[in-house]
Amino acid sequence: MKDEYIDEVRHAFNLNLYEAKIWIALLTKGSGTAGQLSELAGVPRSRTYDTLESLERRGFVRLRVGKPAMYEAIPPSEVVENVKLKIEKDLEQRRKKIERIKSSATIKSLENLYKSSISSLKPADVISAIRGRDNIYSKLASMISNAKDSVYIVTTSTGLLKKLNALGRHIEKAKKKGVSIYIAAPATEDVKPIVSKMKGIKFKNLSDLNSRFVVVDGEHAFMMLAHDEEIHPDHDIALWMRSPMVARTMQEMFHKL
Amino acid sequence: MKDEYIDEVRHAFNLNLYEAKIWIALLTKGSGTAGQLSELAGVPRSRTYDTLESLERRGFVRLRVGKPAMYEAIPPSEVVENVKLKIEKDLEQRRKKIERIKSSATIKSLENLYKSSISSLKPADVISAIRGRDNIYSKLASMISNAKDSVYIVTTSTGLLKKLNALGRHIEKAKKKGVSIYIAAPATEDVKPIVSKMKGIKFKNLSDLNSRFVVVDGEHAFMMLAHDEEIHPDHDIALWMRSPMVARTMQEMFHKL
Amino acid sequence: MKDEYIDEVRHAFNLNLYEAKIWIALLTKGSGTAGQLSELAGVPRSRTYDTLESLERRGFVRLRVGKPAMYEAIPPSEVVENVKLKIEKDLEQRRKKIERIKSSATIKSLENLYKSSISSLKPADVISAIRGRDNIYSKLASMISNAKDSVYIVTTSTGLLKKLNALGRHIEKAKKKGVSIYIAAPATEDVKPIVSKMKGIKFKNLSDLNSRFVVVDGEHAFMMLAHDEEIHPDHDIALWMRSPMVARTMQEMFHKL
Amino acid sequence: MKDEYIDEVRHAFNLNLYEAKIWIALLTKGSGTAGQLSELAGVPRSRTYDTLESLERRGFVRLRVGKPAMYEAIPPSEVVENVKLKIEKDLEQRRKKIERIKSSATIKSLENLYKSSISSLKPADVISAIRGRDNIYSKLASMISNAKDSVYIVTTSTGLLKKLNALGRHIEKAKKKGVSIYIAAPATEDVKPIVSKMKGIKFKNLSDLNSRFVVVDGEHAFMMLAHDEEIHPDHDIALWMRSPMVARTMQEMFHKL
DNA sequence: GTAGTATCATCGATAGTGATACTAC
DNA sequence: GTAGTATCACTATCGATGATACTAC
Repeated sequence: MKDEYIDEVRHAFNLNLYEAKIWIALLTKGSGTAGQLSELAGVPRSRTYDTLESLERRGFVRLRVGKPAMYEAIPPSEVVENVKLKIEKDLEQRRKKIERIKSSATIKSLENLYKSSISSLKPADVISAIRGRDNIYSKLASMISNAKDSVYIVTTSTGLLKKLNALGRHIEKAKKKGVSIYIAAPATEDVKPIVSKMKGIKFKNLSDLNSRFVVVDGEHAFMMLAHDEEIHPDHDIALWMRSPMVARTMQEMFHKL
Repeated sequence: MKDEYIDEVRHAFNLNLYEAKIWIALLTKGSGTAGQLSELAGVPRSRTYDTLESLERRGFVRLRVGKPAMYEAIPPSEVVENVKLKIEKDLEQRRKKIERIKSSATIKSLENLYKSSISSLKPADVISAIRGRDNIYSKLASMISNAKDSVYIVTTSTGLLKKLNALGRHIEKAKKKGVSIYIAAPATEDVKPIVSKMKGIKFKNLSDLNSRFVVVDGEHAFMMLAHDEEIHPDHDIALWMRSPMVARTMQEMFHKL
Repeated sequence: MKDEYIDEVRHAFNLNLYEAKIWIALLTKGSGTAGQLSELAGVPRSRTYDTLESLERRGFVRLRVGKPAMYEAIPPSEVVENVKLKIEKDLEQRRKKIERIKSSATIKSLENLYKSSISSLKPADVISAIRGRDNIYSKLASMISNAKDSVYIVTTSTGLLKKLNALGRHIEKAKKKGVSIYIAAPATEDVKPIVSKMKGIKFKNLSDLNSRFVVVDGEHAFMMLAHDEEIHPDHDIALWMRSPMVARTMQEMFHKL
Repeated sequence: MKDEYIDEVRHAFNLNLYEAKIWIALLTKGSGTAGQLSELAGVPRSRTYDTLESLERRGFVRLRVGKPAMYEAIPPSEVVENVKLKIEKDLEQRRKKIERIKSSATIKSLENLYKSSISSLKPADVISAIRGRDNIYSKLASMISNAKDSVYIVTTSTGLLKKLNALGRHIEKAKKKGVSIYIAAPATEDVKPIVSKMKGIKFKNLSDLNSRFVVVDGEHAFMMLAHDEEIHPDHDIALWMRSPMVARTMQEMFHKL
């Protein structure tokens, strides 16, 4: 009981064992000296000081200076707000870092490396495997964003919802560039309202088929190999076929369906 | 390959040494087999397989289908976008987790702990032994003076005389503040005249009991341990218990006597 | 989701992170080589071997020798049985160790130390504090076991259930030696059937009092200071008063109640 | 105090050095203040307080009420009994925990994982690229020979001729085993006579489609990537996908064509 | 050569333990 | 002297990372 409780707190607030124990002790007691907390929490006396210092730095307790120093608990609700703020700050920093990296000499030189190398490759009929839902959607996003002529999407109803969610703005962008968008999926009750809102998209009701594939510009075909619902997203697997023949075949099949 | 360069890439994309080296190698070459990349990157060949596998899962490289397995680099700009997306997603999850915690049973119970703030734990804060008749009476005097609600005294006949003598004016003072005074003792001939003079005090005749204790406000209980007549005043010993449970119990027992 | 899942398994089966991840991976896959499991579990390749070895030693996986070595999962239900068996064995060993210690030279010499030291103490009117429910019950058990004449117990209804559970056989033993047992507690519905089964024990229905105390032989009084339900068992506190006067007083009060 | 002696006590009772030293000191002296014990035990005085506190909680010493605080030893025999009881209790708890786990959601889901045993994860196990017309036909031959339920072939007119030529006897063999054969191709003048000779094969006239693929048993899909006539036979490339989802989808599409 | 398997060594953080200097009365 | 407060140092284990030797085809 107690142990699981401590663990819950540890994980929720990202604390180590001593920190969690002492914070909980402080919450039950309201305030106390290092010695009292050591005893109540069952943390070695000699480690309460650095633990409390760390908790103070992280905004879980307040130090009331004096002899002896008294510590008081900051209410969990307040701590939660602090943690949230720190997360936001952290996010902002990481965003900025990424922006800096994007325009940094490092990335520029990496891009140059990449560009000078790919020019020596002939990209005909190359098939790559892409693993992981995130990587799949990211590749799809870049394919759709770079589409010049047409995008065909065949998917399941749940897949459609996910795809529209993850790729919606890329599809919109493509549409605005004049790219023709074709979507086929089972028109179940949950997708109907969304489908009706999609303007400028050719939608085809397609039951009995749980295929998931995307074709772009009659050049690239993208085919999911595993069942949407049955596989763990990290193990989802897709093929990216840079084969005009396959791509054109699949387009033609789309129209025949 | 300069070390600083590798370090910059590692830091920027959160890669380990092997991953960074192989990704850079792949960017310079566009695509290659594990063996080629091993040599170019200076990574032990036997570790390129799992390193490439890890890079694939993280969206830095793609596996070209065929034998031998070829890997192709994903352009840095695309990777940067992926990393950004993953950060956003990650943070969204942490935000949600915090929200969940905020309304979870854990935090609720922590809040409760915080509010109830249990008072004490150390025996020394709850019980004290007081030695010597003088010290005992001085402590009793201060307790009775500070009484707010009620004072219960159970004693022997000789004890009653002594107590009234030593504590009489404190009892009077308390009575004037509106504190209820209850006294129980054997109504021997020598105490009767004194008892009859006490006004506003509830007196109870109590034979057959060698008890001597005092309860104040249902909070503190004061219990004499040695028999009045058997012991030298300096060795008389009393117990002062700050336990509402014990104090209230003794009050209730008083009424049942 | 996944993380909490891993944690649950870790705690339930006392595994470290790598062990838990690999065991779960093996359970999802049925069997596999170290390399496959490393990939599936996300455990560093270089650590899968020692992790699997440890899991094998502990009876979580089976090794199918060969090149490469194949590992197969042992079904959780079977593992649970193994773990249970190991716990039993462990208990047996610890029991034996304690038995050995009990009759060892170490304990004998400690006992001698203790005996020669206490003889120099006069045990009159000594009060000790005892903290922790376990320690309290253990002291009560030894007091009741060593009772020669009488045992008085005043408690609450829940306290009665707990005490009878923890001290039942000591009370029985005392009763057989001819010790008179007196118990007072509120006769609530849940204690009635138990009370009616108690033979040779004088039971007194006592509502309105939530005292908890025990008196043995008119020599020792044992008094709980905190409210049964309100305090954490580890912080429960009791007084052991080796004071005949107090003990006799409380006995007398028992009869007057 | 001999070191071995201390070590024996430590090991037997699971105490740390300070705890063992102080307990032994207390056993030799019967009772004493922190300072006295510090000196006798050779433990830093400033640490005797928390050490005694810990010993108290663990049931090795008792606090004598008074000032200065006196501690008294609990006899080793009693401690041994306590330790034994605690072990029993501990093990009972572990047993209960295991029982809980056995019927918990965690173990149930682990059992499910174990039963469903997902098959594969590595792209190489799911997709292969096959290069060269000869290799392609040899693979197709073995697939058709091993077919148990159905074979679907979609191809061009020239492709049909080549395939029937190269795979004719394997198709016949499969047909005899009861495997259903479906073929779709443009019914050009040169294939008509051959088609009319095929008995027990469902033929579908299919113009306008440059596809070439084969599906076996709804389990494997085989897809030609380069156009028959445009490429040198040695550079012809096909994709072999062991994905029931893709295979079944292609079967369904066949029927819709 | 490809595609791994199988071990080992190092490093930072955590948790537990043992020691010491300093203070207030 | 009592009763602590406030730091420091050392250790084992865990989890992450970086190297290396060996094998099968």
